[in-house]
Amino acid sequence: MTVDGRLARGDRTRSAALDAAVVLATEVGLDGLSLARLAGILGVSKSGLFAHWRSKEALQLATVDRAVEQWQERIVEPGLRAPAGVRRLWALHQARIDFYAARVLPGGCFFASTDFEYNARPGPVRDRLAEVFGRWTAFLERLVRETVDAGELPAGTDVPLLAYEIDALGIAAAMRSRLMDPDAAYRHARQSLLDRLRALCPDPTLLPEGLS
Amino acid sequence: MTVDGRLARGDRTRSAALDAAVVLATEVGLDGLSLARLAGILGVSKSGLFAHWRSKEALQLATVDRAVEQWQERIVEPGLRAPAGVRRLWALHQARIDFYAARVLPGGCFFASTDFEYNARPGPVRDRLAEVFGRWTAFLERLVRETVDAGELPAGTDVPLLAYEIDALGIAAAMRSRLMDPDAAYRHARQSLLDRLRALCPDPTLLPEGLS
DNA sequence: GAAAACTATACGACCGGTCGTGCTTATTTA
DNA sequence: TAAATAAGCACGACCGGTCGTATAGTTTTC
Repeated sequence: MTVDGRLARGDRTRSAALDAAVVLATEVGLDGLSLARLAGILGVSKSGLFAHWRSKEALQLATVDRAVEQWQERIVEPGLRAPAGVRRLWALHQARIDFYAARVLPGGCFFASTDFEYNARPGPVRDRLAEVFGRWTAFLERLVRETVDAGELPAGTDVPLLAYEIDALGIAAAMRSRLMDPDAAYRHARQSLLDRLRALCPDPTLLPEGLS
Repeated sequence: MTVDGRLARGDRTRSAALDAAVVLATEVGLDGLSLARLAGILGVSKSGLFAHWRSKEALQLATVDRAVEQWQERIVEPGLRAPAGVRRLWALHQARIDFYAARVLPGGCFFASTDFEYNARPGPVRDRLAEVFGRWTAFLERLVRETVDAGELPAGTDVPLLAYEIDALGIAAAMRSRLMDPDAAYRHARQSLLDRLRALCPDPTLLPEGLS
């Protein structure tokens, strides 16, 4: 975190500041993120933050990138450890819900919150978010397509549509888990995709039997 | 609206102010909603707004209520005009997507934006949003249950789960329609529910043939 | 003319951002 | 090796601006 009360040189402490920024931004929004408050949390002066990121916007962009890294570590990589195909799709969805359930971020999901926040605000931050979101959906579609090509899903499957459905279930889980019963939200998000995949997948042994 | 002329004039201003507040809040968030900016848009003084709602929080709550009225008019009522059952579920979903597609609100969906915004902020505004959201999901579940009871969906249907899926498709459509290709988002949201309902509904004549 | 609706003005708090200063550290110099 | 110097970093103080809010005064309406 800080060294001798200073923000300190080196990428390590810098990324610690970004970790805190991700948490704070998920809570109060990327725009509501106050440099003064972030500095207070880190035990560092506001000017110190300005020394590293010359503007608030630069800090916001860096925060988005850090959130992408976390998403990569906690969701994409665990998903990719599963064998390709429906099991990988399922593992990815599972990892995403597990990440929400772990309550690493107080507001649920960094990207869901900020994407909605910047829906109608043109600018560099929105562009970055849109790019990240585009990469995410492209990734999802690629996984679905690979699954179809591997014969684990019917050949006529509408790939973008299924990718859309998978993402929609995740988004809804992030929202409902904070506003209503979290366990029900996670259970529904899981069960819904499981039903969908089981209905499509010709090989029933590739997916778990059922959920409690 | 009262019979009294003086109050009538006040109510008009009041209602127009809330309409503008809904638009503005969808754009910049319920928290980012500034009294000064709202006053500027309406061509009135900031103190005038403050005279009507004695605090910003009161204005925020009134804005939420106004957004609920709009939702009722534009989505719930059109949905209820369809005959009960799967056709009503479909009409409701359709009306929701049409509302998004009409771009009445610049940021997509008032409730999706604000719900995420207040995910991690306890207080009266969050409580109101949670209550509204609870009523909405209860309404959805009631429609689904009625459909099951009417025999248009299988008796064993998981009612909360299907309601969750319907709402998830709408939420995702609201988000994607701003960050990515809107038409694709709407098409996916429609097609997905159509597929789902057709797979469940034993009577194929109750739903449209297909979508372009 | 009284009451209601509206406005002008001001206040303190906080915002993002800048600036000059002192401290820490690394490099140079003798 | 020790002193001197140069450079980089973090700090407190401060700037103009905007926020929500309060109060006093003005216009409108009956």
